Amino acid sequence: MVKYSPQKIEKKWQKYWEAKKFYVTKDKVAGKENKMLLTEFAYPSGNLHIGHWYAFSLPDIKARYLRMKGYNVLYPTGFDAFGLPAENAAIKHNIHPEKWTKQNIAYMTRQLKSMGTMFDWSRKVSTIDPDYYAWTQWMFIEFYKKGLAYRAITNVNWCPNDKTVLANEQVVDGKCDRCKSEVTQKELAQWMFKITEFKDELIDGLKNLDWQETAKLGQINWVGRSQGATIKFQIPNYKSQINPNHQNSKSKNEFVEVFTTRPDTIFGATAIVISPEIAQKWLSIGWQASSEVKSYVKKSLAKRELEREEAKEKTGIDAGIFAVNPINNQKIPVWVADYVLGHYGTGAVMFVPAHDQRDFEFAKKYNLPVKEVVLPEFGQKKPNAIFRDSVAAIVTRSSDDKILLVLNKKNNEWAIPGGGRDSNDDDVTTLTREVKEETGYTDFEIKEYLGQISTNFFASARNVERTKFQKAYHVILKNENSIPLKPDAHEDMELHWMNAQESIKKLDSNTSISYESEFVKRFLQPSLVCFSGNGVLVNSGKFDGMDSQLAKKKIVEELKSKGVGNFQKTYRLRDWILSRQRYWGVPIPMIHCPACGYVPVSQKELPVKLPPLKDFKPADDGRSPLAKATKWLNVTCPTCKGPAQRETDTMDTFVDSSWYFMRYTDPKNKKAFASKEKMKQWLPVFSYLGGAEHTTMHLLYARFFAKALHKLGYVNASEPFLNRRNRGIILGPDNQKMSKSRGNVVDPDQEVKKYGADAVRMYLAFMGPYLHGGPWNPGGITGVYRFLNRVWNFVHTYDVKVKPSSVAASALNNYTHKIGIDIGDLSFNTGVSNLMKLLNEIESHHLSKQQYETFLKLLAPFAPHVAEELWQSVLKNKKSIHLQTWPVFDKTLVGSEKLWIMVQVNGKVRDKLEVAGGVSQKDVEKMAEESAKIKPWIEGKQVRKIIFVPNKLINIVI
RNA sequence: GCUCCCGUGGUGGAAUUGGUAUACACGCAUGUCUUAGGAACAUGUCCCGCAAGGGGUAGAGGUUCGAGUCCUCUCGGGAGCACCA
Repeated sequence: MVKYSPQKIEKKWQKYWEAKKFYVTKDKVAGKENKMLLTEFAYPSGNLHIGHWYAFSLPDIKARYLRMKGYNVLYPTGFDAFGLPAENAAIKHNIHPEKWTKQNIAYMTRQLKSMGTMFDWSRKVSTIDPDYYAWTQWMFIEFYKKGLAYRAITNVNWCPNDKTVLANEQVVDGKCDRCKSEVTQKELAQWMFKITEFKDELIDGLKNLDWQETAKLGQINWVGRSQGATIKFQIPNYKSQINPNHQNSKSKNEFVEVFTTRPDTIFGATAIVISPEIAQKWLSIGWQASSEVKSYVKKSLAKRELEREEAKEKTGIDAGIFAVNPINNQKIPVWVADYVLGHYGTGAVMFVPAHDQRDFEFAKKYNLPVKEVVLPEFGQKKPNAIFRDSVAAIVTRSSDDKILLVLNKKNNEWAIPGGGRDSNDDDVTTLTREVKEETGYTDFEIKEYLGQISTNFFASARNVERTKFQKAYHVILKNENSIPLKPDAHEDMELHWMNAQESIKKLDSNTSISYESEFVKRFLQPSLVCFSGNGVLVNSGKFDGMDSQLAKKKIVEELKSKGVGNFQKTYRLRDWILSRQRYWGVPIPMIHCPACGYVPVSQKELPVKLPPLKDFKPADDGRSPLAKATKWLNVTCPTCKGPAQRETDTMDTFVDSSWYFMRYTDPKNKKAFASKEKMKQWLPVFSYLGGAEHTTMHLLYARFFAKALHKLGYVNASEPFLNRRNRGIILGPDNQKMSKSRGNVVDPDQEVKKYGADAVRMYLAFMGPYLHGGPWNPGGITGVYRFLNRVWNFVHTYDVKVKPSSVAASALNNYTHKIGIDIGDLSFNTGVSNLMKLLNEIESHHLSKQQYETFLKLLAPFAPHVAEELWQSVLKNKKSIHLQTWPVFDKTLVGSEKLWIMVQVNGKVRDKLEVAGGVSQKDVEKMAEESAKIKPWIEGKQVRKIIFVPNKLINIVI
């Protein structure tokens, strides 16, 4: 027998498969359903790393499996070849980006082929191919014609190192996604895609997709839809104060408009806060603000350009003007503050410190009034409840900071001191009286206000349902001087000092619940005094007693009837800035004419080819390198035929990758980016496997493209990816991210040299769940290498004369089922372990030819080379194993097998019984009762209940 | 700070979705064979106990005949968002 040496067989079969064109996928095969299994195409960085193997060779297992299951499977690949690294490498090594990129593509193609995947190379797509980017440009012009691409001056993210604009999605923690340098802000005219056109569809379309929740959530958060209202606050004397030149007094500019998600808190608005951007706008139309205000605005805008500091201390200044709250006509001051953002909502907010954390902090800092209008509500409100208004105290003593609780010995209930208000007494009077009465202490000081809550409960002493509004204060005991308690009312009361945690436990242990632990929590964490949840309204005129949800609606309706408010949704998502001031990208196919403005290149003249440039380095002035290609630059205007110039910016590479999967369906088409017919055959993509880092960029952009092209009538699917899974990341042996500087990089080529591609694929499959990833264990691969050796030796025991083994027949049948499910679920790790279990069970038996064949078919998706070798050279088959169908699982074989039934007594396993499948409860009961191991447990005891799970267990409860 | 996910042997990880916890591997130990190799094979490998048995899935409680799995809290780790009104 020859020794298993993968190096000798793998190249041979790769060549064989390529020569026989096994993996060239037809668009249509009679009787077979099409499925496109998609993985994110690679950036040609120059070298394949282990992550590429994980990304491509594991989905290949599923692609091969589906193929064997009878589907017409397209498993395509290509290269996402434009982009910055090529330029940077080119500058570093003094080589042209195009040459560098093409060399890498050639090298990586060879590496990719060494994986033994069923990639259909005949459909390879490369974004730098003019036949490809002609269509990228064509789409841009289509979008431009329909208003989905436009040019605008905006504040952009500028990377000073890469010298180009970045999309919001490409800025991470204020740093460039690629080079990690600090991103600055710049005003520039840029080309944009109107992705906000689809803001609702981008959220709502997710509903019916089979994606991981985390990926859906990432998209939802990114679009950031919030439901709320816009409300106009009138500014009296607007004309004289803000805009002296303003003629039309009825204009909406007499107002400052705010956006809020909490219109129910409008009675609690104690100011209006506008962003520095709005203030700047007002100044530009004639607002005569104080010099302090002017300098504040200037300073905070400058600060924004320098990007957010680490110190996020909120600052602001009183603007010196007033606005009128439309709900109650109250005059409130207007402030300017940097924590209000110019680009979100209306750029102004109503200031409700009692119910917004940020406003609360700001109010504390600048000592602004806090007005509570929504109380948290505990317990269920009863219609017949009797109302009670009360005040309570968290009493502490300075000696040890312990808290005073009162124990009612009659009913064993704990409380903090306090009680009901008499007629018109104020908080201080009530609190002073109650604390004295209940504790006897006389010298104390009322400190901080801890807020008010509403509680609903049954007062058993009085036998009534009660709704209690309760205000609490922190009270510090100065000394322990006390007077005797009134014997009649308080003889059952006992005072206890304890720490805060203990007191929370005691208060929560009450049976008739009082919810007073809430005040202890607020005392411990003062930020909780600001209640930002929903609750019951107070101090809100006719809306008092309403719950927040209803009040939101009613209040906006009221404002709407006055013409000063409306329901409104606001989004975090902003349009996609696609201009890049770099060389190595797709030229934006526009011509700028001094007379006609921007005019698109005729779609017949596409592609606008990237001009060959020797000096492609970016300039500091923000002008794209393409401006240096003078011959290319100067053209005649398509409209007026006058002299004009081409747009010199190139497109963000995310544009290229937003539609590559459509091109796979029809990669050679010269008349369209893909024919409708072929897209219909393959789209939407059956399953898309890729990296988690693309959740908020690539996936969002690709969905935008699909939706836009669908809207324009070119694509059948408005959602491109039905199923999406983010795979995990392979870490170094030290459980850290692989990096050259750490020296923990695993080189796949080296591993292939040692163990072969089959072992590398199989080990990656075996090491853990595909969606988790994990550390590469150098010893781990020897496990699957040993397994493949055993498989090799096992199949070599084949002898024509041997009859089928019954043990193997049953095992093969079972594992056919299990392994199929594993692959379908991307549970490659259990798939491999099931193959190992199967071999453990059948290894010592001799099998018939057909049984060996079945075994190899189960192995084929995981280890395509060794399976093919054994299939053809040992079992002497002429037709490739990769043209075979998956073994058929025979259900009827399963039920008749012997199996173990667990016998439990009171849920504890005491014995197990070997029985035939499908055995009845009665029989099992009898066997269990007769069992010597069970008898001692149940003897002389009353059996209360028997639980029987067919073919699994019986539980005798005594 | 908010949201989501995750804590199982020395290690990677299984557990048919509420029904034998630690499958399958790695590693380790002992042994066999062998002209030392990055072998192969056999046996063992959660803890206490001679055993019967008991304990055990980060910790504490709960629901259930039965909990790694469901619920509540605490601790620890990771990811995303982060002045988004």
